[in-house]
Formats: sequence, C-alpha cells, structure tokens
Amino acid sequence: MRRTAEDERIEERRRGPIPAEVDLAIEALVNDIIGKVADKWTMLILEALEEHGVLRFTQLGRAVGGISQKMLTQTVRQMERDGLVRRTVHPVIPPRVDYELTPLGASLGAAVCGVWIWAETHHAEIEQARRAFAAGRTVAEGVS
Amino acid sequence: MRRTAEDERIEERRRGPIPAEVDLAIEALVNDIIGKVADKWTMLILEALEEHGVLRFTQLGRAVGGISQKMLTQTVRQMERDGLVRRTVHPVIPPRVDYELTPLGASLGAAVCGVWIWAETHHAEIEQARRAFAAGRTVAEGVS
DNA sequence: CCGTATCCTCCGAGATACTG
DNA sequence: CAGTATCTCGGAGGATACGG
Repeated sequence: MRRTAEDERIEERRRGPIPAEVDLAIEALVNDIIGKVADKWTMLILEALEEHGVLRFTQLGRAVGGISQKMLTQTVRQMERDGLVRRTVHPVIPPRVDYELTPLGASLGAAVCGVWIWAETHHAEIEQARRAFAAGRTVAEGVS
Repeated sequence: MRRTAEDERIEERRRGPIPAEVDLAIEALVNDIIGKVADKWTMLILEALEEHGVLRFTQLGRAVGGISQKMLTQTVRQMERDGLVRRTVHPVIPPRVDYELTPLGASLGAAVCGVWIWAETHHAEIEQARRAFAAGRTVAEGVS
C-alpha cells in the first residue's frame, strides 16, 4: 500500500478547513487505520502471534514465512507504535527480543479473523467465479 | 502489495503437485485472497457499493473519492473476476454500465465491516498508543 | 542474535490522450 | 459516458553488509 492516507488528509485540509468536519477527520483516521491493517505483512504477523503467543524476532520471521528482515522490523515497529504488539528487550548476550500481541492487537486479530474465515469459507466460490470469468466474459448479461 | 511469499508457494505448487500439500495450496489461495481483500481501493469500493447499492462508473468513482480511472477500472475488474461485483452493460447511447455487489461481495462487505467497526471503536486507543510511543518508552510521563 | 543502513530494482498508480 | 493505451515516476520492498 502506498502512502495515500496522508495525502487524503492533506487534500482535505487543502480543500477547506470547515469547522464541522471533525467527523471527517475521524473518518480520515479510520481510513488510515484501515490502510495500516490492510497490509499483508501486518495481517500475517497478527496471525502468527495470535497462533504462537510469544515469539522472538527470527522465530516470528520464520513463522510468517518469506518476509525480509527489513519488512519484519518495519511492520512490527509500526504495530508496536499503534499499540498492537508489545516488544520486550532482554538485555542479555546474545540479545533476545520477544514479541506478543497486546489486548488491542488481540482484538484486532479477532476482527481480522472474520475476514480470514470468510476467505476460507468462500474461496471455492471465488475460484469458481474466476473460472467462469476466464471461460467467457462475452456472455450477454441480461438487462432486467 | 508486492508479489513475494505467495509467488514462492505458487511456484512450489507449480514445480511439484505433491498430493499431501493440498492444504498448503488452499492456504496459499486464502493468502492470495487476503492479499486481494487487503487492498485499499477494494475496501473503499466495497463500502461505496454497500452503501449506495447500484452505481455507474463515474458515480462509483466519485463515491470512492480520489481514485483514478485506471485504478477504478482495474480494481473493479479484479472484483468482477473474483465474483464480488456484477457489471451490467447497457447497450445504449451514451454508454451506461452499472456496478453492484453480488451476494458474495456483500458477504465480504459484512466481514470487512467488522474490521471497520474495530477501527472506529479503537481509534482512540491507537492514537493514545501512538502518543505514548512518540513520547518515549523510557518513562511514562503524563500527557496533559 | 537483533537490528539499522544502503543500494537497487521493479511495479503500482497517476496523468494524459485517444477510441467506441 | 466508459473505457483502453502509453508514459512516467515515486517509493515499496528485497538483498546485502555492517554495528551492537
């Protein structure tokens, strides 16, 4: 996802700071949150931590699978910033850092879980729709 | 979203269709679906159609807000392909095309709605977490 | 082991112009 | 009006190397 949420807010401000637009401000924030949540790695990390509870850095990376260190750090930092995960540093040698979901993160996990379940429930329908679409889309759609 | 982890699994599947990996194949598909759903424009279009019911191309564009024709076409096509929206072409002049959610799309809308509600419910906590994070993790200084 | 810093690639996505 | 085609560009994100 590209940086678009900020742009929207900036745009909004540019268009006119109408006093009664507090709701819109919140809407923008919510939009921003959606943008964050709608990130692939965020969702996968959420799932990994939901399933395994507490994980160390590399463990988390392996649990997610196919993620670069950069993205792992970056995403997990963002999640920490948003209060979704708690990061615990153990000042020992070798270094050890534990990651786990906060209650807030867990609640998000529950919400996202709904989407996940939807995907698992309806993936067959989607596959079917894709095949139907690929088969022939020149099929006349009746104008009711 | 860049093509990364799924590609590997898809590749894996292409290289060798091992029977016992059907679960992994489905998991990959579900992952793919999540990736699709986790798209900003998809979610916004979903919301727009959920709220307005049936919309024409430009109406949909305006309802979403800040989307280019290209992305609108592209995203809506993908959604049509996945069976989430139905596209109805009226062979009249001037051309007219209607978009609306399929039952499948509506069910996804319901699931995503849960995440939306979560965002609306917890945005204050996230803001607070962000402030706390920005303030510094050393000492919890009261934010007046 | 846990990151941060750097480079580099590549594709998402906007703008524009054109067709049916 | 509804799309397609083409160009361009920013920046997301992978790979790598190094610091603590």
